[in-house]
Amino acid sequence: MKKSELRERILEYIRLFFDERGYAPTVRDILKGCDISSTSLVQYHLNILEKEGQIRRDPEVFRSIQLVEKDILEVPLLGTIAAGEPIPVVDSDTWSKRAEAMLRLTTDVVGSRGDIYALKVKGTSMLDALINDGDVVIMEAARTAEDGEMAAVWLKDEQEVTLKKIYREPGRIRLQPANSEMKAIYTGPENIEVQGKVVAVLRKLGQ
Amino acid sequence: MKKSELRERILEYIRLFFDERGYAPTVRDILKGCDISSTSLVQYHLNILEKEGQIRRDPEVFRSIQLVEKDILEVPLLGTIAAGEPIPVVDSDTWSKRAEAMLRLTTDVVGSRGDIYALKVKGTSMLDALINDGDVVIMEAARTAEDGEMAAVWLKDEQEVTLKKIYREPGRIRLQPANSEMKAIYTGPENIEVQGKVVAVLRKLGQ
DNA sequence: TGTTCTATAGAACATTTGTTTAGTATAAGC
DNA sequence: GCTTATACTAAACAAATGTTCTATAGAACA
Repeated sequence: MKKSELRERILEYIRLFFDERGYAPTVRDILKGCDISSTSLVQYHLNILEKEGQIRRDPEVFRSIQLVEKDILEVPLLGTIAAGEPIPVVDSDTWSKRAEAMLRLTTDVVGSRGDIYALKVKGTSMLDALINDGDVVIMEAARTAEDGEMAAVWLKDEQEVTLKKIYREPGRIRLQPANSEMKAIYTGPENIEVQGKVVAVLRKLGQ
Repeated sequence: MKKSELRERILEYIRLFFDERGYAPTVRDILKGCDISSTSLVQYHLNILEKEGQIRRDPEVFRSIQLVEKDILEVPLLGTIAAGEPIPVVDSDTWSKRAEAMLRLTTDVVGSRGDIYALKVKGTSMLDALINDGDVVIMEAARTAEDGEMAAVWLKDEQEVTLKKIYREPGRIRLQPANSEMKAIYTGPENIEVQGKVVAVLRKLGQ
């Protein structure tokens, strides 16, 4: 994917045009906007941009240029999370089907990873993670977590989910609450099951 | 704004079309999509929808129909909030100028009110509001708050900001932490100054 | 009963706009 | 020096599409 000064300019122009007007520019808009003197030169570069995967177009459809950007993600709200219940199992089927609602969130909130879902917190059992009844946790599907990552951990003996930072220590696992004033919990590696990583916490107040 | 079954259908069709294809339908797309038999009937209803303020179009521009919806808001991150400092004063000048960054957030997160800004929390003084160091609070500019609303309150004597639910009681003000396990604070009405309402709390983990 | 408003149909018009074809200039590769 | 790839020009075609004009039918209204 070599860069060409003009091609970059065209891309930027499309972005600006869309931001300002809410719809895509035509070939001739780009021509004027970028001081190009031939429509076929615009086509030429648009074809390359399309091959590079930077834009998408529908043939013969006017103003159908789209920047290929994943800016808003539709995040399915898949259920609730509460101390006494494992969190819902997430597979590709559950994904769109069983969603109670779709949250539209920007990558500013969730970053740009895949397999994201949301759970509504039921009860106050997660106050030590600074998470309140009614908060929404944004999760990433995962069966493991790196040291220091905040994860939803199922404690087998206790039959409980908890949201904690996970640290592997010799012979045991340390589960550290987000609230630094609270004490860590220790348990055996065989007693835990990571059910997902916490990507973000969202609390909406009022209204 | 009377409703017409067909007009509602057209509006819904535009929404769906845009969702699926990423650009607006033409008059003739709507014609086919809504089983209408004349382009001028489509125009007729589009004109009404435009007068009603439901859509916007640029004359003679193909595929320029846009739904008038405020779906994404650009929320300025205006600074930090910490126990010992009043929160930044927000006026129309500060707004876009002094913004350290712009958060693009959906109305799913912030609702659809005006004068929204964001502050990054510094320190752990707001743990009792279940708000951690590094969290982002989304604020609505306000000098007053209704009973029960979560607000940023400046305590004059203590020279401190705190985020609490505010309740007026005879002769005093009750400031209730979000964490129901914590005790309320009481102070005189003359000792507090509401500096804004808390609209949402956002915690991003990892990455 | 005549008038006005809303909803609809059909057709024709004039642009706007994606696409194509043919060709030139320049630098790189061999 | 010949070939090839890249960057670009010019002109024209055909389709897609916004717009407009005329006309009809029923409901509401006075």
